Amino acid sequence: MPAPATTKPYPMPFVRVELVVLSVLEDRLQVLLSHREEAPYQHLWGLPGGVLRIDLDASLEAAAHRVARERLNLTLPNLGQVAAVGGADRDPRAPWAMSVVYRSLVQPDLDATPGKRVQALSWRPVQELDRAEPLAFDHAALVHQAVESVRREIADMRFPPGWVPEPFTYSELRILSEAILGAPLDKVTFRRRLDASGMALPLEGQMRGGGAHRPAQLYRLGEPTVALTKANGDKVR
Amino acid sequence: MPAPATTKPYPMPFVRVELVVLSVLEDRLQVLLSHREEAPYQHLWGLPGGVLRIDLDASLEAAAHRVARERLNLTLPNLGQVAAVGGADRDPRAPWAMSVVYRSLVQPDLDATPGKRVQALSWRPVQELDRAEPLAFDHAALVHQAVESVRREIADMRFPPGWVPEPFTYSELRILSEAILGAPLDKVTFRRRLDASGMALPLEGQMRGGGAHRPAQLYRLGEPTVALTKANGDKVR
DNA sequence: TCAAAAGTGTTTGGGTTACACCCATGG
DNA sequence: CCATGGGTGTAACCCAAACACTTTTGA
Repeated sequence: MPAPATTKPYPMPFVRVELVVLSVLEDRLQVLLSHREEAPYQHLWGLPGGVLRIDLDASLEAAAHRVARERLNLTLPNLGQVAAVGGADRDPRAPWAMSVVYRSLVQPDLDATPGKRVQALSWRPVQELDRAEPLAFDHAALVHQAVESVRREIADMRFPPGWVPEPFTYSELRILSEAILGAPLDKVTFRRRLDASGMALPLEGQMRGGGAHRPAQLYRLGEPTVALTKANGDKVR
Repeated sequence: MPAPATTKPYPMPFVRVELVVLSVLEDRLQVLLSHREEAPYQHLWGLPGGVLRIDLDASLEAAAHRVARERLNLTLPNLGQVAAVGGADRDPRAPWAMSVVYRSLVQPDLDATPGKRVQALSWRPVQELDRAEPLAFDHAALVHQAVESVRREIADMRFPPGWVPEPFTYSELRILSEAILGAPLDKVTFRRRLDASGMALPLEGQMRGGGAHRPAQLYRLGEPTVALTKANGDKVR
């Protein structure tokens, strides 16, 4: 029986993983950017990322986790793939470069610190990306794609585990959602949709009284007990 | 000023493009498969695909188009990226292999003929993929992902251009949609949603009379005049 | 007592679903 | 005239949205 021929006579592209780390800070959806000290796009901001290492990474997702660990010194929750992009003129360092883009929604208190080959990290509101100086490479477009996918998720009330600081009140969760969607949500509708989903489990006897207000019930996330009826793509209309 | 260093000391993965070509034949959603004559997975069926050629392909999508041309002898309409997968044990021919998956919804009369390195092509109902013999590699999972994305599209009434044979009647379009979704659709609701969208433009005076029935109005696709109100993810609820 | 946020009841409106019914045609 | 699929009218129903209102707390 002939051994499986390793037919790989073709040059392979330069493959990277880029991270779109999103969080709500100061009531706005922001993205974590890394300052570029070297060419290309020197002195601009871009997404943290790194080269795929086939000797270290068991899978694409594992590569994303490794890059997060190396560059940001942390483990990202709810990592999800956004897309893969690639072309001949994406990166002047290689004749042909592709990037697999992952995104993560994190809590605002996430403690990202500059790791290997990273000098500075900074949060930047996604709404301001189009203004001011551009991002390196095609990273602005990648951020937009990631934001779109996150907005769909939140609009459908599929809250990524590890994102919501638990326990939480309905108002806290709604305000976070509003920041991500960039639009106000109806207080009553939000409450009733969340109630109907069965995803929020009340913590008996536990309330949060912040100021001169009526204290609010605290909740933690559970599994949805009923299928969401709308906008989740599951139900056939 | 130092020239941008081509820092690529790392071995790169084996990168392929796989095609999930879907169509409705015999009232069922089917996928176009290619018979494997060689190892690995010899004698099994798998997705048509090919190696990314950085000397030939300007982008990932261009690579998908080239592969379609070479393997299937045709130009695929409404090509869309599904996902990228990759890992160390995906393909015995290489130590680390990744695939970028594209999908296309085509008309049933599509004339795909076996091209380079393809011996036989065959349509297979997606519902039967789990039964009978398995597909090569992780291709069954890739088909499922592609089907999911197509179902979302059709459920939201975003009909890919070039998919619907024009002109068409509402019933024809509904029956195609039902085959893709794998579930019956309400006749009246389908008509009214399509009316409301303004996407279907009536062809004045043109009807189709098939049998002993009242002839049906013929339509062609246009641009949606009003934003779809539900399930399209655009509107914030 | 007042302000402010939490939480509930009710109504309205838009879209889906279901059902009844008419229309047009060939057999 | 009858079976069959095309197409319309009407009512029920579900859910989001808007509004009013009560509750609970600290100042």
